[in-house]
Amino acid sequence: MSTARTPFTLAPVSGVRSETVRSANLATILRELHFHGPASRSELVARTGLTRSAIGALVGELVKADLVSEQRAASDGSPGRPSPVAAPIPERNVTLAVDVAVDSLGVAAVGLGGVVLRSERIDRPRERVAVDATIDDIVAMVGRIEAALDPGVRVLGIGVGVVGLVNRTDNSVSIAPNLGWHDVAFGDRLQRALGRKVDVVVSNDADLAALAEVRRGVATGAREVLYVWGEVGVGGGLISRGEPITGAAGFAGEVGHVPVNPDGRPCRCGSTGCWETEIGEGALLERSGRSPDGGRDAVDALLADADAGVPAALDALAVEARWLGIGLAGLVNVMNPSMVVLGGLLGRVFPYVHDEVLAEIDRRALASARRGVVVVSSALAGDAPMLGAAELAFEPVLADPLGTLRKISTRR
Amino acid sequence: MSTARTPFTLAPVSGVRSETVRSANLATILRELHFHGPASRSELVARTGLTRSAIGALVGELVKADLVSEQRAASDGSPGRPSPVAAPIPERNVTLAVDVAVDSLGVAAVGLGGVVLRSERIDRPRERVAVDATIDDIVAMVGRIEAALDPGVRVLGIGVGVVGLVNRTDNSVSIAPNLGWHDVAFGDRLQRALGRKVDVVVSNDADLAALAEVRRGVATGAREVLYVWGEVGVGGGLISRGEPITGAAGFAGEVGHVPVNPDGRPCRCGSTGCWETEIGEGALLERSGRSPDGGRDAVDALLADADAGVPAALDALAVEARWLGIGLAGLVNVMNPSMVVLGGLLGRVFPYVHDEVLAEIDRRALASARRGVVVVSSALAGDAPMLGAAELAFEPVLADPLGTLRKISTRR
DNA sequence: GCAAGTTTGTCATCTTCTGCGACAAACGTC
DNA sequence: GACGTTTGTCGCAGAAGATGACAAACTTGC
Repeated sequence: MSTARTPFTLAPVSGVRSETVRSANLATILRELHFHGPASRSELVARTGLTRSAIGALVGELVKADLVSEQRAASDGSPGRPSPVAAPIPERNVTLAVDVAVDSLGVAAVGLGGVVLRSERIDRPRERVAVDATIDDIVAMVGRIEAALDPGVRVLGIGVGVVGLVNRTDNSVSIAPNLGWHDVAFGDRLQRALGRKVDVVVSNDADLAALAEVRRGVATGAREVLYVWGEVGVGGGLISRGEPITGAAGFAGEVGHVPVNPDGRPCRCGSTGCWETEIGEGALLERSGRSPDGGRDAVDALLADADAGVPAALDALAVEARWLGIGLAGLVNVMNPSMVVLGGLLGRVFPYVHDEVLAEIDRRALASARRGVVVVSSALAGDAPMLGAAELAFEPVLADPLGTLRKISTRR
Repeated sequence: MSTARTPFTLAPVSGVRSETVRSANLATILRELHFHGPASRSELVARTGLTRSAIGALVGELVKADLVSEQRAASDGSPGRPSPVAAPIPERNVTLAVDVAVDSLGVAAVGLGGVVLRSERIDRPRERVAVDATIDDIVAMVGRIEAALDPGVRVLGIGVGVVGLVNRTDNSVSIAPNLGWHDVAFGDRLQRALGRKVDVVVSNDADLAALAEVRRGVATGAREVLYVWGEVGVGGGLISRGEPITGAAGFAGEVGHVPVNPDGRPCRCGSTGCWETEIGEGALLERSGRSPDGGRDAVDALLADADAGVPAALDALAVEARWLGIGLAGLVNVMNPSMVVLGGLLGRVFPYVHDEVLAEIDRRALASARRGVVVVSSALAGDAPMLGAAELAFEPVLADPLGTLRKISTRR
């Protein structure tokens, strides 16, 4: 019947039925509780615009599904019948978050509402970074974490952050130079190793850190955010309209490989003059007269020198500031964010070079795009990718609570 | 049936009621007809997943609202009762599109479905670029265009594209260097001059060209698109998830001012080594030994030389290609688009340097992000911004057909 | 300690909108 | 011209939120 048409659909072509309404309203309430914490029914009425009866029925359904509990409000002194407070139940609804970093491995159980219930992080030597060893370690850690959780707990999803380029369409790792991984179907393999039917979603760790900052960090509530994370390599996450920009296959946000100095030094990606070659840990250390692979200890020493006013350290930081500003200016012109968040090494360095970075941005970014941009260091330290992974794993439940629960329970 | 998967919506805190469902379904049908052209009721049933009765009622309402007409289908030889074909009524539902370019002014009436019903473009001398003169000219052109339209026509919205930085939050032009404008409340002033209560929406012309390419040009249906438009200046439009990225205040997409050569030549924006200084018309002409402000004629001559194999022209194009590739590689790493569209001068030059540009992208973009990226020249030539402006103006009607019509008719 | 005022949960009923199924209309085929 | 197929139409059912009346639970004031 259908004459061949564009396989693409411009608008989300899908009819809406009554049950869609229910699902959307349940999702709205659960999101509200997950992101803004416990709220009384009357607060929910005010925030959603729904009526008392509708809220009553909706919250009732969430309670019945064991996602939410209702308790009498602590009297706050105002007149009128007290409104029961609805709160997410973290102990019974968790996601497992995994962070595959360069030299460590983290696993956490995060409860609905964003509470970290248990977490564990292990350093790992070079010989444990292979895919199989990583999966074995994760399985062991997950086992320990789960053993410590409440018996009635449900795992709603598993989110994984990996230092590398992740294909979001199939949860595979395309390439992770720091791990030596290449085209690994990591999501599928981990899911099989865990023996679960719960979905495993994999994403780039910088993207997840950005998500975490927007959900629960310094950028909470901001809708247009540029997150740049730098250590040895430099990555980033872009948030637009409050949601991550993934790009066609999930590779968006690789800001570390924007050419800022096309005749500069070679980058391990094969190009030359990538931003990463100018602001990465190696460049910073080298400029201060240190070995480029001195690691975290060398950075600590450098910053201590800067505190002490050692000229070599200050000079190195000044150059770092210039290149940091140059790259940020370009990205500000491209994205017009309301906030720029710097994580990792960059977040540590930024307080030392605050003025110089902003000056460089002023010099190079268009006044209109630059106006109102706030630049800050990350607030979430090293756990940001893990928190982001948990949020990613919560997403299906938040989008369609009862439908997702049904799917999980039937599949197990 | 498949509820549109909308990941990551941070609580659009608003309850959904029954009437929202009707509005959403009307919007879905109208979008379908506007973007994919006439469709039989049974086709609409198949595409939306709604039932025959629902489609019947919904289309009936659109017909009653004079947005859509129904006609007997031309018999196509298949058995069964023929399904009436619903089609948008362009003659009765139009938006006015205005394009404020550097040396010309365009106005068009675009009918529902995207048909250009009337259009007019005037060249204008330097002394007519002032704001008042521009508004006077637009008002006169709109008068002429409207006089030629059907009597029963409704103007559903007015969209304006301006060569300059436009603040989308208040429809003002922050700065338009080519016009000498600075902080002009252009939307408000034009609306007053036109004496209309219909909303006037203003946007950057490159952003609108990008929108046009995604809606009705080479990128139709693509969801992640990078559009780069270059003449004297270089601008761009970013499309993610099928929709434009505006940034915090509407200034996103200023790719022309990404620093690609920080120690390069000064840019009129005050920075140095902006991409624009390397790939703009001026740089291209200068490298070929011509005056940097030779304009379109000089570019024609340059391309003719290239056709003839003149070394100076070929060399200039090779350098242009290199810098074009460098900048695109960076943006591909940042956005991971599925398609890159080049417009204006860049669209004309690209066929000459296709291989060199792609080679430079291969050299500098990460293989993962680069894979599957198609680079093409724009298909819509000079009218792209105007088509985009029309689409922008249609948006409210497409999002809530009856509600917007009601608003328009009561305010007039 | 009790009445009044205020706020909010609950319940029955109404409204809106879509799904479902039966029937009829309009087409092609044999 | 009978038959099969496809599709519009119409009545009815089901789902979900709105409305409004009433009751419950709290504070305040005396």
